[in-house]
Amino acid sequence: MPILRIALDLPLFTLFDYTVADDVPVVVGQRVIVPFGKRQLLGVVWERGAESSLAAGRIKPVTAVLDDVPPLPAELLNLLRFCSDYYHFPLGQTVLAALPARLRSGQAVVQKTAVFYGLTPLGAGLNLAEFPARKMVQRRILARLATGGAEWSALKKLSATAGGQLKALEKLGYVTRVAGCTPLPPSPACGGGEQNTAHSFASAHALNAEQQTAVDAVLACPRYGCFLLHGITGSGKTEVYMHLMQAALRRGVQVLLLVPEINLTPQLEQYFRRRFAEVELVSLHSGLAEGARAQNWLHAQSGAARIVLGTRLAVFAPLPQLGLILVDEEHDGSFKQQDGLRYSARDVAIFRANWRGIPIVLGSATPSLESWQHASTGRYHLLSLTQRAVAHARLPNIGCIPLNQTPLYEGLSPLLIAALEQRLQRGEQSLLFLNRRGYAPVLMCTECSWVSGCPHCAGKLVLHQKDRRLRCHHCGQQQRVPLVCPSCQHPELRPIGIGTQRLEATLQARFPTARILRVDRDSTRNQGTWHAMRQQIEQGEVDILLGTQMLAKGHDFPNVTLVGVLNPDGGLYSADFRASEKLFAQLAQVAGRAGRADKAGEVLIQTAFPDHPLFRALCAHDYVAWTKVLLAERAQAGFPPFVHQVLLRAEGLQESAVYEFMHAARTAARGLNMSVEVYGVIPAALPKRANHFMAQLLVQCPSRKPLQDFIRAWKPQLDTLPSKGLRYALDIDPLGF
DNA sequence: AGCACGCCGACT
DNA sequence: GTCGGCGTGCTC
Repeated sequence: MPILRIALDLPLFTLFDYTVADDVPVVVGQRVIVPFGKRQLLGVVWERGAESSLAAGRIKPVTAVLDDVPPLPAELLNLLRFCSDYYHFPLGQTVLAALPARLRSGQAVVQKTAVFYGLTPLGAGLNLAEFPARKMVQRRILARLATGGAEWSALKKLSATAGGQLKALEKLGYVTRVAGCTPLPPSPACGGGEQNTAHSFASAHALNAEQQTAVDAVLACPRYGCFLLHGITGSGKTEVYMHLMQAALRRGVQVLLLVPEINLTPQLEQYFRRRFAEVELVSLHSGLAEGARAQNWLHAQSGAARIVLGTRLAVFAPLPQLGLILVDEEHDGSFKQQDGLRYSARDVAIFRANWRGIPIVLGSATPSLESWQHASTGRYHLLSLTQRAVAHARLPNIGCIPLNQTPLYEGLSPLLIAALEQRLQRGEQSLLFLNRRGYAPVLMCTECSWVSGCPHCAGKLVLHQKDRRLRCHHCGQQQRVPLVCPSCQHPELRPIGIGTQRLEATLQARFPTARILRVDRDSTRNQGTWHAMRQQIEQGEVDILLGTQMLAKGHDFPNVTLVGVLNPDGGLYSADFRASEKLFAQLAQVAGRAGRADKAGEVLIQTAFPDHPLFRALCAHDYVAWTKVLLAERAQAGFPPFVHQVLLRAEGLQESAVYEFMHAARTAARGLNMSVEVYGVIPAALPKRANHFMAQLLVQCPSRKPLQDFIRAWKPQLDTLPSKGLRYALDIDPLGF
């Protein structure tokens, strides 16, 4: 009887052997149900063999072989094995984590095929202007289909009665069902201008010379190649993606587009859908309902979906005809998973492209230092977009307002207040960026030194004035604001520092007639609120917008002509060596929100360090100068990208147990006497969170290979150390500290 | 991870 | 005398 080696969702690095009857057709990559102890588990067939090293009597037969969906393709299994090895995470857990939850449960999955509609020649010949005006829904459907084929799910959104009306149009012979996965006819080599065929993907915009050069460079690459597309905000990176995607679709290959957080940018999906209306596009992200996620995943696997747009988890989508990968905002930290399989979707994508022999494009206005370094050593190909592609758009004027020279009014400098006033008079919008939600970050007694510390964390309780509560942003702990100091009973407690709520109140008091909107996690808690707010902003119903980084990511507010940045200095001299890199990217991004329409934008940054190289570079729009500063710093300190790192993290209820474990781990690491640098055990950035103490230990090495060898020797030792009451994990290429 | 077995404290 | 604490150990 054949032996199947199964990957199971267990924290173990071993595969488990099972027998299967000779006549049961089962292949590698197929899902199976197997008995495991008392339970029945779902696993994935990893290998098929004739014998096992185990005594025959101990091997159980598989319970069931699932064939509701096709087996996982070899390429995906290979990618998962790489991830398991590289991130030192159990294979079975890696494999199962990559599947949509539906496929992880034994419940059968029914695969639905997308139903596509398109115009018949008769329908295409219709003159919509002459179409009866009263048949609103039919008109809308026809207008939509005139821009290309569309999926039923998209059409039904046009109206509640779209179903019936579509049937009516079908009966009239104007509309017909079309196959969803029509491969596009190959077109003659690009470069000779756009063709206006039936498949010309509506509205292909003309490219400027730089964009064209970038597109040509990628198209000229027939094998693996990693391209770093560095383009300032508004330089038209998206347009480059569009052209590359178009060319890829013409070649009949699938495209994977990874974005940081799709939930924050739903309009991006609409944009791509509209532009590539002829082909099936699916999205993959955690915001999807499980059913939809599984369906989209299966459409990717079947090849029906030609474009997959998704967040980091989409890097594990099965894509049999994958021919191009795009990673937008490649510097963004959300590509790194921070628990479980701690992978970097950007890095996994690069590995995948390499393995598959296809080009990959990493796009950013502020590339990560790692990618930039690779581009300068020639490992990646640098493609630069230096001009604003959008007609008559100008770069914003960025300037610093030095603090400690002028008195502040509740955190606002007179200059910033004057600038706000001016926009109000001109009827233009302003945006204030303050990366701190709540009213004040801490409450303090004016008499003794009591501050509102969280009883469960190392952090402070944040004052939320509206509901008169103190909240911990780390563990969720909340309590009423005390009336007197809990320590000395003094009645005066003072809010220290400024959060978005306080800023909102200040602005309201200072500009009583202005329409002010606060955007942060608290104000957008309810489903759809953020969407409604965006519409308010777009329709000019808001004068002053203020909020946290939610405002910085991906949204364009064309009428904003002033961006004020309130408290950025924390990122300048942080314990995390990547904080200033992140700050620059963040500020460049908010700055890009200003003046994207034909109005010039102004960015004012309130800082106590106006001469800091970060601000100098930012004001000069000089990312390259900034990277030089950073690279010099990192080289000097011996930090990435000049070394590779692994971080051991441990946490537990008992502080002493955590540190004993970590010190033992450190001793073991030193004892291995390998050519890696082992640092000391230090508390995590937040040393205590929800009553758990957290510590970490950094190990680094200039090259990957010795570091991986070290981990392979170290990991088994860690597993033998006493670790009762604590959890630990290895983080390869860690981001946050 | 579960879920066993396995030895020591307070209960009908 | 038993119920149950969670400390090791195994699961193909």
